[in-house]
Amino acid sequence: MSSLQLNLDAPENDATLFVDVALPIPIPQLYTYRVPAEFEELAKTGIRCIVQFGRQKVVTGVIMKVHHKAPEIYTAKPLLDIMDAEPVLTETQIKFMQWLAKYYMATFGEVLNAALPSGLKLSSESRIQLHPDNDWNDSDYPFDDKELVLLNALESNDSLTYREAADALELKSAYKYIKSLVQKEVIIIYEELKEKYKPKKVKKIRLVAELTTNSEDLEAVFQALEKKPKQTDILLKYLQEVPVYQKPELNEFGIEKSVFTDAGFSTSSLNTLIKNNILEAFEVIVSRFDEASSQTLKTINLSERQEQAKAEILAQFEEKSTVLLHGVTGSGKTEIYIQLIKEVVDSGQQALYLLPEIAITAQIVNRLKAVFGDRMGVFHSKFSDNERVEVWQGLLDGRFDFIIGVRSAIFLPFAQLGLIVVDEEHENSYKQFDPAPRYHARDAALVLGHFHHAKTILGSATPSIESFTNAKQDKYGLVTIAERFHNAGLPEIKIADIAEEKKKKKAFGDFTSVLINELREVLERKEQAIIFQNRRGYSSYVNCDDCGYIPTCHRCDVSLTYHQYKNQVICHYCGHKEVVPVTCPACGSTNIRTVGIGTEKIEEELKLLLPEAKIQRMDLETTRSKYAYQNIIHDFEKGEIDILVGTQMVSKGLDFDKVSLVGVFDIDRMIHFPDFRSQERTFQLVTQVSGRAGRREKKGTVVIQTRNPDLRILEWIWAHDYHTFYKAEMEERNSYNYPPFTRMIHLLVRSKDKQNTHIAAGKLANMLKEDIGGKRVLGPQEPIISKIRDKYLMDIFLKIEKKYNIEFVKERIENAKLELLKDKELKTVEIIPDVDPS
DNA sequence: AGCACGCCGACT
DNA sequence: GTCGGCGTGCTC
Repeated sequence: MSSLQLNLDAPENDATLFVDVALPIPIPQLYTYRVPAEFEELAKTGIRCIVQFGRQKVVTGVIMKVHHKAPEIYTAKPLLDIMDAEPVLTETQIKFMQWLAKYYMATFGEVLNAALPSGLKLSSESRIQLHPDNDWNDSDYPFDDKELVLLNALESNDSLTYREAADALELKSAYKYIKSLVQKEVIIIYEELKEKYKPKKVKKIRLVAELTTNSEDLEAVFQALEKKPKQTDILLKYLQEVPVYQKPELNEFGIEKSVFTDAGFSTSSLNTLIKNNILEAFEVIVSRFDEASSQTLKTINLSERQEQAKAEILAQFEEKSTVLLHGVTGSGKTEIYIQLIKEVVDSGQQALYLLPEIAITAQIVNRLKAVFGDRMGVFHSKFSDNERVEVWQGLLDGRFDFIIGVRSAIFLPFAQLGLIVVDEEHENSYKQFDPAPRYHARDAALVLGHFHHAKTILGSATPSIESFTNAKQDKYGLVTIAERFHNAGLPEIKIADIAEEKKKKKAFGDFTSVLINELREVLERKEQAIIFQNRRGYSSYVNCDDCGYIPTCHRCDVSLTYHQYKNQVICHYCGHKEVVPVTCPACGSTNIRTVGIGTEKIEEELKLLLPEAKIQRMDLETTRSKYAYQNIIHDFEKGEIDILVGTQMVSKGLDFDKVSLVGVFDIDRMIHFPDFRSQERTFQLVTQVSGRAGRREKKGTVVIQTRNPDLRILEWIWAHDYHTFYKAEMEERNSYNYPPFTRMIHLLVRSKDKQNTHIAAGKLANMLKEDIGGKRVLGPQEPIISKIRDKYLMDIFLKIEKKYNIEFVKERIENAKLELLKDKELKTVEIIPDVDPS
């Protein structure tokens, strides 16, 4: 930090260089720092630098602009260091991130935070240590007990963090004493910088170079080791692995140390050989990803229909930059993508293949790996941060030209994208909810494609209403594949009325006789079934049979969800957990019952109904660990599971030849979810799970359990009729002014004080009504869940016609936020905009 | 977002 | 009186 003092005093003149730096912090502006002379050559846009921000913090920022304009109202601090020789952010990337921040009403810092893997961010932690020049034992100042405890703790530890200091004192905060000791000049505070990314290193062993040049020296070594059999064995093992006599040049690469340890050689004899200058140890940095390198790569052959679809896509690309590929489940879209991606990559451009998180399975990754080998990078949230940094750097180095990844992969540093594929484009997991930036990766990918002059394919069996509309309006090209691969027929769908069956006492608990009979047949035929229930936990809640009491969360406006495996009720919003009460806290009754059905309960009921079946549950709970998901899939594939019970997870990207039945539970709850997209979602989800039934020549069966068998949507699902569904849905959307006829912006108003939340929401809505017209502003209204984590919520929805200036609306929202800030009472109320909510 | 500073209630 | 609560302002 001493150089910091020097630099601060250095004079500024016209030639002094400044940089505007973006920090991964949700503040809107850039900050200007002075570039010390030694860094002038290195300061470039897109390069990371270390700066001091505030009195203590040291953070990584990214240089956005280099200039000579000295700030007028303050003296710029100098930047402390430059971290990269080459930019980690490309110019296109920066432009894209700026667009994204503006469109989704987020700050650039928020986007930067979402984009950079945390391994590329540097964090600092304040630590304290004894003053290097002043010994506290000689100090003239008196110290109180707590101060003495701290000083003694520092005598035994070199340094302490603030947290450790507080723990040593058994206090919540040691700040006060730290400050006092700093004043008495017996300790100092310093910042420890942590580079989070650690390259993976492998320890290797080789012969020292001199011994490889002539064999006589090596013979002499063996002579000397005659009485040391263990060392001789190690040396022989090495020569066996690396034939130094024949090919001395191989010695340079050595072999991994683990070759010896795995073979049972002792580390101590190995170390003796190293110590005696016969072998030497060295380290190399390796990739965390398996090098598939020289393996022979597979080529994919397309069926006639696939070839035709591919040709149609290419023809559409002549005129349009985006094509919607509408292909029924099992129509072989993936092979088409692979072919197109391969052509783009072979032509020297890059490709990006986006998939929803739950669809990136080992199955699909291995399939692509077989074609692209180590040119392909995988970007997935289940990977460690180190692995993500390697994908990022691999792209910058040019090692990868094809990335398969989840939504945040749109932020990777592509040099020249030629093709983006957004598979399952209707999936709403492409939309990020929390935290900001609340972006939609499909929509953002289209803009990213535009920046790169790349082509984009949106693929789905059940396109989103928005994308299909764009295709119908000729903004996108449209390619349709109506038949399944290998001519497998579409599954037969049976609608089973659970209410009716319960009345007639035909039902088995929560199962209709229709579903149970189908399941029995599947078991007899030694095939497999999937049961889909879109709710985890055992049942939805617990309920007192006598007084109707339902345990609710004290911090959120929701009832707690019952989870049997720990006999707990859990708040799905804040994570609060409670043990299920034995007696009702309200009336003392012991008649506590569970209401509703979750995956756990289905699993349990099924085990009683079909005791001979092997049943496995797949939901968030059972797939929490890194390989759990893979293991379940593997067992299912091997036929060790007959019936798989699961949430959404079972609906995506799993292709099993032996699945001939899919059961859908509780579809009514999905249909009646209060959201303008609930019909669309139900149609998509049920179609998607249905697609799991029947492969190859076999036709599958789907049983949908419902209380309202007359609903029109069931008829469309039954008939696999996307077009009629689309038409009906469009009429609905049109009459209520919902997207795609309008664009929506959701404003969430939130604060700890209920009254202030309501007042602020009212004022905000009124201001906006004045600015953009009352008919475009809906609300404010209290959401169904009106409190989360002790904060009260209010909703305002804006519906903006397509031709109305949306940028103006955003500007008015920003302005209204500023107006509210002027009111002292309301300035703690948060206003959280969500553009294109889903 | 952190983090320092300041003002306020609950206790050794 | 002290401790720690939280509300508020600022960061080049």
